[in-house]
Amino acid sequence: MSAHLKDVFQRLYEAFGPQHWWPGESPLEVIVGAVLTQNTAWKNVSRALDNLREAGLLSLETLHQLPEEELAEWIRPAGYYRLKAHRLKNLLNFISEDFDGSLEAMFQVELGALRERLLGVNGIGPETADSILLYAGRLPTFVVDNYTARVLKRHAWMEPKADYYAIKEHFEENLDGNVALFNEFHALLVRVGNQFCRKRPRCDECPLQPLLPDGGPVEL
DNA sequence: CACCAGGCAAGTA
DNA sequence: TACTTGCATGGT
Repeated sequence: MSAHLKDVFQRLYEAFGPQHWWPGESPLEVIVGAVLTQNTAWKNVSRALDNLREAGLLSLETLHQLPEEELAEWIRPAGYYRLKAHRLKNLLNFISEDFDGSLEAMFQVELGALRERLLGVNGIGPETADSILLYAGRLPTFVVDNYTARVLKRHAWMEPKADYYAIKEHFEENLDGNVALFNEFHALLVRVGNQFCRKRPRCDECPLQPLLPDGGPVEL
C-alpha cells in the first residue's frame, strides 16, 4: 500500500486495535445489518437483529415468506422501519428470483457485475452494496461512508468535492485488493470519525492530529 | 431541548 | 447537475 495510507492505517490500528466488524456473523446477518444500518446508530440495528434472531427469523426463506408489515414490526428499533422492511423485501426478492435464494451462487458473480445488479435493487445504494460485497461476500471492494469522506477532506487528502467513487478509487488504487485490509480500514475510519471527526471535530485528541495540514483541518 | 446515527430515493430548479 | 426532503428510533 502507499506510504501515506500505510501511515494512516497504522496510526488508527495502534490507537484503536482491530474493530472486528461482522466477524462471526452469517452472510445473511451481514446483509440484513447492512440495510438496517443506513443512517442509523449500530446500537439500534443490533436490537433489531436480536429481535429477528430470537424470533428464529434469520433465514433467507423465512424472511422471504414473512409479510412485510410483520417484518417491519420486528425491526422497529432500527428506525425508518417501514422503509427498511420494504428495502429488505426488495433485496430478498432479488436473491430469491435471480439466484434461487443462494447467497453462494450470488457471490460467484464477478464483482463489478454483481455490484451493478445490487445497485439496481431499490433501496441499495453504493455503501450498502459495497458493505454486502466486502463483509458478506469477502470481495475486494472498498466501502466509503460519510466519516471516511469527512476524515479525508479535513486532512486535505481529497478535494472537498470528491464524490463516493473518487474516494473509493483512492483506496482501491493504493491498497492492492487486500480484503482483510479493506475490512479493517473502513471500520477504523468509522471509529475515528465517530469519536473525533463529527461536524464539530475534536482534532486535538485525535490520533490523526499529527497528519493535519498546516493551518489546521479543512472547513467543510 | 437540539442534534445525530456505519444512506437512499424522489422531487424540484 | 445540484440542492432539498422524507424516512423514525434511541442515545448524548
